[in-house]
Amino acid sequence: MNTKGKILEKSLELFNHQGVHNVGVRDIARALEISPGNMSYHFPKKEDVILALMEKMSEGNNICFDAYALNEPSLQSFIALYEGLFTNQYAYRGLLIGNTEFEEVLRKRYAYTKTYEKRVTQLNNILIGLRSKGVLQLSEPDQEMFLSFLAFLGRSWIHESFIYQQDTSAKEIIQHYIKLLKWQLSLIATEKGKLQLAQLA
Amino acid sequence: MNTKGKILEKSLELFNHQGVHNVGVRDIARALEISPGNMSYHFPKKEDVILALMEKMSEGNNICFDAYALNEPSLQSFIALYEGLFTNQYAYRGLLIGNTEFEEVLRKRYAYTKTYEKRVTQLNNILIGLRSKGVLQLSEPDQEMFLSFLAFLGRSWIHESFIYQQDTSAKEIIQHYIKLLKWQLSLIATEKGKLQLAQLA
DNA sequence: GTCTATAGATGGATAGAC
DNA sequence: GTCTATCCATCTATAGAC
Repeated sequence: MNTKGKILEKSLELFNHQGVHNVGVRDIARALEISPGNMSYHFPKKEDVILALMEKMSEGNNICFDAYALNEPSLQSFIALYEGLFTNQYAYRGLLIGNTEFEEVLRKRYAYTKTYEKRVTQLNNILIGLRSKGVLQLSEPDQEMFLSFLAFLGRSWIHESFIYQQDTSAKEIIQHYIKLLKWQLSLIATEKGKLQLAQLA
Repeated sequence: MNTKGKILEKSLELFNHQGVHNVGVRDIARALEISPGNMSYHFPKKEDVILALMEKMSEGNNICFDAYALNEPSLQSFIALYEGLFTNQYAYRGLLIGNTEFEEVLRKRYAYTKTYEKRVTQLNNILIGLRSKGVLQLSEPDQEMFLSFLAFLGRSWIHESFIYQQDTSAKEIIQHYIKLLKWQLSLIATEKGKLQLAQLA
């Protein structure tokens, strides 16, 4: 792997374990046994590292959505989608947590709002698909509320897990939120949908 | 007001508007037209300011729970409880957002886990009360899941609102999450409970 | 209690040699 | 591309006068 790739890999590792604000350019350089100056050659600013990682995460999310689109809509594949998304987000958890420091930068240089709107649209279409398959029963306003819930869950679970479940394994953490999602689905599932959920357990 | 009180007040104001990590001891001193040295006299470390504010917030939450306990359990007063809690949390939003920097300190000096466990117990009792009033229909596992949802909502809504709804007014933000909570309640309410919810709108 | 002045540490970023 | 050396800004915290 080239130096640029190594920097990204090691940075993420350190960010995840110590938090973005506790990891300086020096720390990354030391961990890779390269010089701080060399870091700056590849990434002139620290925010450039963060930005590159954010984009990698976003690509990972894209892959999950693309994989979902290949199957027939079902609650099983919907849950699988979220397991994929959560696993990917967890891999970048360091960025998603202590990012208030770089929030302004991200707002300027990373298409925050645009990405978010894209995701909401994707999710909305997915819900329409699930309804047309007869596994979810949602009125229009219900669908809007469920979308709010999904948006909230997708953005915030990593925060909660970080603060309140630090000693729990990744797998357990992810399963906790998957369980919450399944429960939510069970409240709005049709009989056919409930059958699909039962097959998951 | 004494200097100590003024420092707390102004600190919170600045934290809320600029984020904890963007507000230095100097900034607070300048805003109050006192010296940085004087700041250190009242609060030897920056974390002492944060800790004092966290405790004030916690007291505010206590007041909300105490007020709830005075009434007969109902979904109306449950919603009122959450409106109170959200309003209080919003007033301290700066602390609840960019706190990864002081997270370790808080973990040591502020009874994070203890406070959290206390809240969960309180909420659990509240749910039992609502069930006994016949407004919620929840099996045991359902109650556990709903408790997970409430815990998640209570801790994470402020994060989401900060990142994704920066240009929205406090009132609108709070109402968004109250709406989400109402919808959740409607999914698990009895007929009697649904009547109570209908009276709210 | 409040001030001024400054210590002391850290971290991002650059200059210039190799 | 990579290094060493260093600049410069920033921030917390302290010392000591008033």
